[in-house]
Amino acid sequence: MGDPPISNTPATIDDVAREAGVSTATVSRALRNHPYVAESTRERVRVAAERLRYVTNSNASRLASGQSRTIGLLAPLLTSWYTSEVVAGVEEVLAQARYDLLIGTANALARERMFRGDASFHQRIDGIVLVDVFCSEAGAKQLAALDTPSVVLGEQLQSVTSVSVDNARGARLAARHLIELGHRRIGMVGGHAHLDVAHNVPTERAAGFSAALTAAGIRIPEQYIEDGDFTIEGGRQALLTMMRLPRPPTAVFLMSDEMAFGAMQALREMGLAVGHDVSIIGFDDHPVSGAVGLTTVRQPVRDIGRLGARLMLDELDGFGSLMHHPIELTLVVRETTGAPSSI
Amino acid sequence: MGDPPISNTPATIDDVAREAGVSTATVSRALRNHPYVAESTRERVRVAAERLRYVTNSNASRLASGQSRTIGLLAPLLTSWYTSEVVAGVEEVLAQARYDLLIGTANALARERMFRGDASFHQRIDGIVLVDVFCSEAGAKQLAALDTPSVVLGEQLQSVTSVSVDNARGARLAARHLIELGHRRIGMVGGHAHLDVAHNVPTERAAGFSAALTAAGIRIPEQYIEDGDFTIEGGRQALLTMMRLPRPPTAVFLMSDEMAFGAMQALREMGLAVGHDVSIIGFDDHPVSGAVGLTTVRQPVRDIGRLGARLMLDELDGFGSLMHHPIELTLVVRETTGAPSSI
DNA sequence: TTGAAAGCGCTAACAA
DNA sequence: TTGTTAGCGCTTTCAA
Repeated sequence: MGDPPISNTPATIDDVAREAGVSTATVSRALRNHPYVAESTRERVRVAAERLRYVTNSNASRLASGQSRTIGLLAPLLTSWYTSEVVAGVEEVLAQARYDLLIGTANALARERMFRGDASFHQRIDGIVLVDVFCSEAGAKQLAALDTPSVVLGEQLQSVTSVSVDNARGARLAARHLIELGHRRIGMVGGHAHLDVAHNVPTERAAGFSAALTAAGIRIPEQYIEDGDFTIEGGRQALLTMMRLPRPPTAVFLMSDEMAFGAMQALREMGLAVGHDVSIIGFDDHPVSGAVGLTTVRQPVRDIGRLGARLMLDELDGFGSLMHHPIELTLVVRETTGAPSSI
Repeated sequence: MGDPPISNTPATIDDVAREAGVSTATVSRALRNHPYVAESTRERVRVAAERLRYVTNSNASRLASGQSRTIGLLAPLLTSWYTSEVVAGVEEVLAQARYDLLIGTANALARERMFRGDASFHQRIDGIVLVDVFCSEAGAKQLAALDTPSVVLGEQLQSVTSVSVDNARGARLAARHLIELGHRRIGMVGGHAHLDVAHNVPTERAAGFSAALTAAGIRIPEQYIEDGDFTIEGGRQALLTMMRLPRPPTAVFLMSDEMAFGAMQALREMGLAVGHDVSIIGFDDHPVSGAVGLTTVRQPVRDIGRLGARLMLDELDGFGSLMHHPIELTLVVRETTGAPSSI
């Protein structure tokens, strides 16, 4: 066998064809596991390719096949823990299927372009994954009309394949936990998720939370509702404001763990004991939440990304099911929630 | 002017050439800002391209030019906060320069392949960025011999462009802070960073830390040194073990903030007051560190990634400088460190 | 300053 | 089951 012939220029499909004594078409078919290739031939090609350390030039392959093998992903604020975790899940699955990911920030302009089917975006991709970009049924219909395979993560839709948690239910879980502990003066911190457009997530969570309180005969006053911008500092500011009220809440629900971290910081700064003086509950189950003892509503974020990617691959293969895929939420009780103190 | 002609197939360079009344070669040159194109022609081409919503097909472009416009990035454990932050910085700069990033995990096999100049990796990329992959001068020389532009992040090297913090100095900063507070029984938690190979980061930090203690006449006993695996849980276990000693340390240095979070959790579980009973100091300045009041050594992680990418672009443009680029570290004192209590 | 034309390395009809 | 051949859309000599 000996050493493979070392050459400074990488081997091409022609080199492999010559080495294996077949045509380039056969090499192409053999290496991509096409049917109608004799097993013996396939093996011979494999060996030749191995020997020459051949790898297909993806640019040539994509150009010839007309497939970009690239999925576009749009998300608001790529730097949040939640988003990067979803993206990691999507990428993990797509990479295994040898698809590339083209990531873009979903500001109003990008949104508009995408829904309009703007060439500069759509020409480069085989499919679109939307992460937490609120589209509503109307947007979903436009998306479907584009006839580019698409999957929406974070919202339940009819006209397009979607994956989401039941935000209202998650918020109810949080509300009931606080109610059962005996809280009556309960605050809530949401946000606009850095989007210049409406967003379903805070809306749905707010609705579910309020509904559960109402069912227990509790009204949530204006002053107990703040916008925390879905950031640590936003959560801090929200609590600083709320706790200065003459009659502050004894428990606060923050719609993300990151805001809850800020809330905990604010309480510490004010000399209040989290879980004793004031209860805090978050949403997500961030990796650090366990370490700081934060009670929260867990969503399997990376799994959401993985599932989204798998659904995209299905659509690409023509197995699109146009279904909604619900994801389970669970309450994780830790140390930041407790019975209301007698302050 | 009217509406641009809507067509179902995307415009190609030929369409633009026809529309502008020039050859495809001229379109290609005009759009890529080549010299030797009359300004008036360039403008005409631009308008035509705009009108037809033309975007270059990157696969065709890369195939024809032979440039993959892709940078390979190798890092151990892509999921840690540190790594993903560095990667985000690299990607940010590279994306602006219209380069793609091909990310791989740097296990022993991948390392080996890369250093050997394995075709399946090198053929696809124009350059290599190594993040926290310990190569040492010997590896750096192999890298340089590959004549693929390369940048190493996280280690100071001679034979290849590198960016790193002074780990020993950072650790000294941490040590001195604890010493100045009056601590004498000081622990240290490092780790192997999930690599099956040696790693310079924990080694350098350990050396710097010990040196500073020695200079102050303090010896660090065996039992005060633990491996925390650079994870939250690892940090927790390390402290659980250390604090069970008959004479536990009064302060502990953890080589990452994530380990420090675990340490804080362990102390809370044991009913000890962080910053009072036991002082904790980390390394990184994770986004959550501010919220939990963690004293730490800050490194501007994303900037490291950004700078690395810029240096790569320089090399690609032939402005490689083969220098080491030091990054500044700063001590951030918050609430988890204080004078030793009298337990 | 511009155009003609030959590929880049691969895939996909179509034939055999 | 395999080979022949015509492109995919662009860049880049070379000539003009």
